Amino acid sequence: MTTAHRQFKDALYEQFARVGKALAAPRRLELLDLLCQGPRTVEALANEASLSVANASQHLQTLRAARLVEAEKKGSYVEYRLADEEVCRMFLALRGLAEHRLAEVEQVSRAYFASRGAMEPVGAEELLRRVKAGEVTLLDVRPAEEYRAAHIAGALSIPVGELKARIRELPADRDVVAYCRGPYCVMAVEAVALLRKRGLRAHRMELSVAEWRARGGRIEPKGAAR
Amino acid sequence: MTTAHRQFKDALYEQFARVGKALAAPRRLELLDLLCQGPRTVEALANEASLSVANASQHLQTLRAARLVEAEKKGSYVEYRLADEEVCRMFLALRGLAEHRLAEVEQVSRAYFASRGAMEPVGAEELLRRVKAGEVTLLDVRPAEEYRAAHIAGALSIPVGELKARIRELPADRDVVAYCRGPYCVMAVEAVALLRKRGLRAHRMELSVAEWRARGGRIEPKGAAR
DNA sequence: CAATCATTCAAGAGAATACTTGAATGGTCA
DNA sequence: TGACCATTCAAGTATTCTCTTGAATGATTG
Repeated sequence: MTTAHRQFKDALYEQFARVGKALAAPRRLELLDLLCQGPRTVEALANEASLSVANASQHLQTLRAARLVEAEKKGSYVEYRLADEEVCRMFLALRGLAEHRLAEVEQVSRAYFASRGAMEPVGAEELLRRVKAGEVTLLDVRPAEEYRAAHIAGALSIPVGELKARIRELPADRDVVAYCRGPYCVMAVEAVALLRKRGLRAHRMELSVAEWRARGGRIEPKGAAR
Repeated sequence: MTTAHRQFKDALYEQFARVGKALAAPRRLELLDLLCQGPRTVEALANEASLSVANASQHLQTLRAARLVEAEKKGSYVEYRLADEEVCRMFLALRGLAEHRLAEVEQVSRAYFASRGAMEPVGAEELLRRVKAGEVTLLDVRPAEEYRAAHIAGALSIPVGELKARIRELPADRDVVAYCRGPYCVMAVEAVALLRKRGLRAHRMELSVAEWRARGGRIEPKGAAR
């Protein structure tokens, strides 16, 4: 009986560890992070994460074996997506724990953002209030495809690469708040730098769509699964 | 610059993966689960998890390297504890994700509990309501030490091993609800079986102290860190 | 001061993992 | 039908993990 008990526990924790193992590789975490922005093909994921296609495919299959992602054939592509929005929350929780417990995370990101001349995002709470009150123009600077998959309700879409050309679409008399994929993404940093150079009052919001949603914010389209 | 960006991402996800790697071994998850019940010495952890002391020590150091646990010298023992209650929540989230996504978890646990003659815990919501309303005697059947570290507010402590001898301490006219370390722990199952054999109306509650707390329930002592 | 005890360290065997390369699969589109 | 394309498979290598064993550490206790 005591033996049966041990076998039971071993079997149980082994199952739990399947999820843990899936989260144990940096590359897979990067893939999950990307998938939090929306579904993607293998090739797209491989490019964004600087992986060989074969390697990306392998990691994706690992994630699929742990049931964290699902694959669906779409034309001649295979589209991967998170199996569940809980997976995105788990990623955010893990990231949060790392941020909270590992001083190295802040060192690394501080060094990088400083080198890119990013200002500290001051007054995050105040910023959030103004966004929620609709006092500012909220700008989504991610690729259009990600905007289409899900974006913060009321946000305007101008991918950072097109911003220079489309800057006139922004009302000149209102402050702009730009967001992208979250605190470690530089797209909004670049966007803000550009907008300021053009004389606009611009700020960066560090939240991703998923984080916004996790805090009870509205997103569009309403049914977006993540 | 694109190279700097890649280096930044690599460094970042590598840090995140430190946490993931710590969660990737079944044994370590078992240790974390135990530590969710309260601080423990290396030897105690090794015994409970059926590990050699050296192996347990090694895993604990891995966990410590990821800053998930902390060690403190206590007399001639070393006491390990969770570094943060967030760690416990992370464990519960991971377990929840596994339960939710991996059918194997339910299969394994159903088989084991069935073999032990455990009844399905029916009416969990109703049970919870009655516990919260104080309509039942709430019984903590874990070892006294764990009760001391933290327990649900108002619970009585009778470790399952002492239950037979101390059964008279329970009011005979009220239902008893027993809990232990959570849904996969059998102590409450055994306690309920014993109590029923003695003619008491007894039920099992599947929540652990940490889960109770996570749902906004009160615990004692108030300052308990987990 | 020596003995004891809990814990950690060190080294080694075996298993699992990550990435690469090149071929195979199984669609789609001309 | 045949060429092409995205993806997966298979095999090989280098690396990293896990667990064991036996010794070392370092504090407490008689």
